[in-house]
Amino acid sequence: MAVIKRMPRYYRHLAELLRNDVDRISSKELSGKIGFTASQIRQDFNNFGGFGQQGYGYNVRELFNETGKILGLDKSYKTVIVGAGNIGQAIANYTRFDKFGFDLQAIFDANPKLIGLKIRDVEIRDIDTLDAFMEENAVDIGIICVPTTVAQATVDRLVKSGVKGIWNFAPMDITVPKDVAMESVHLSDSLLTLVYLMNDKAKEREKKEKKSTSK
Amino acid sequence: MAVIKRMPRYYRHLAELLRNDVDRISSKELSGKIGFTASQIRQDFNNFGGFGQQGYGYNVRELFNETGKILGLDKSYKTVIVGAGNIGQAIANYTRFDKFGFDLQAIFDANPKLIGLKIRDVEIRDIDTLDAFMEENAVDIGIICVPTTVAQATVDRLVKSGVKGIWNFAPMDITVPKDVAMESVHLSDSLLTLVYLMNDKAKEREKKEKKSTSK
DNA sequence: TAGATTGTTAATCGATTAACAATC
DNA sequence: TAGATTGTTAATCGATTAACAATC
Repeated sequence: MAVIKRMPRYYRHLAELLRNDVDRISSKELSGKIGFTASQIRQDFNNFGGFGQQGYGYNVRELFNETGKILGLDKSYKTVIVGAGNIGQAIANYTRFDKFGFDLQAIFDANPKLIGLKIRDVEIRDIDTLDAFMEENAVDIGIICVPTTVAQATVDRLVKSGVKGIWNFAPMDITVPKDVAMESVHLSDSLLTLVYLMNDKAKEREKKEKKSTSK
Repeated sequence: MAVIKRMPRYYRHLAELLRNDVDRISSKELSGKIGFTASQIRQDFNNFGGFGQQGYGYNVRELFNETGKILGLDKSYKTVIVGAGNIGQAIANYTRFDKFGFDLQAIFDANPKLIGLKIRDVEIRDIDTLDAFMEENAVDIGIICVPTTVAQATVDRLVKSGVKGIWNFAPMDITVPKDVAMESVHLSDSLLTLVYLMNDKAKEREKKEKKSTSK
């Protein structure tokens, strides 16, 4: 699990190397760029098969492609967003995901003012039509942008409709059957972590100042 | 670090217990609710001092307050958002953070169409006025919602202005001086992780099916 | 006092790093 | 062949879990 959390970061950096026309890289060079140790980089990629060559390093394009395959980016995925509030709209507008092969099929909301509107050619539909829509369309991923109170119920509905992945933005811990994948983006958890780190660093600063004053 | 990543989750669950008028809880009960082992829960809180009582458990309100203090939520924080695109707007509209004590002072953007508009009473200002604004206002946290190309430069500007925390939404690895705290929300990394997990589970399913067919 | 549950130490597990032989 | 760098094994480190004495 620790390994796979690093894969998207490899993918990002390899994409950048590719854009810069770098065509080979050693684990040591990559380490300097990405911040993981060279040893860890070699270890990581070896989990999935040896993509390097002794005395040479790694071919950037090959490593990029393999990393994409490992992540599952050789396929495309149909998605729906449930909840067209702040976050739902932001995700719907975010074009970056299209390039990865994510294909937004529909957006659902309960608010009559939003129903019928389009975000980048994708219609916002009545939440009541969700189950019917899911029956007719093979959707892979459900993106949960609804309020906390209805988040679990929405997930249950989507799972029942055959979705195989849940991307959750509701600030709560969601439960899914064990054959369904789930990833949460807990914005407030991230912000609270930041604040903790800020205070931690502030304490360190104070300590240092005390030391230098007492000397 | 592993511990502090769990603190926001404790905080969230304790807040919920409080809302439900639960006033005491044992590590074992909390374990059932939150998913960490009872042993880990006791270990975690003991890092910050013993908040429990043998034979009784933990007082929910006390534990909630202490967790808040540990996270630094006994103070309030002035923030600015730089970049009023999809994500910037979504964060600006998100009221949840206000309650934690985060106080949005201003939003900055380069787009003349956006400058002058208000999101929840907070004005979108010209990015050119950023440095001047920062000089006059003691801002604690900078929220980076600008395009990747200008993300690092924006961070550098904010850090120079005395910001002590960076909350980064740009899909790249940002560098800050070591006395500044940084937390990134990498949306695409999260989505790629989800896809990996989906494929992993699909493989497991296939294996099982093969097994049951061959039997 | 007896029962419950913490705080804390020790044991285990997993992940990271170091080392080096294999080999391009 | 010599130099470079991987793949892989072994050593280290840190985090989690188990166990239990302390104590409310």
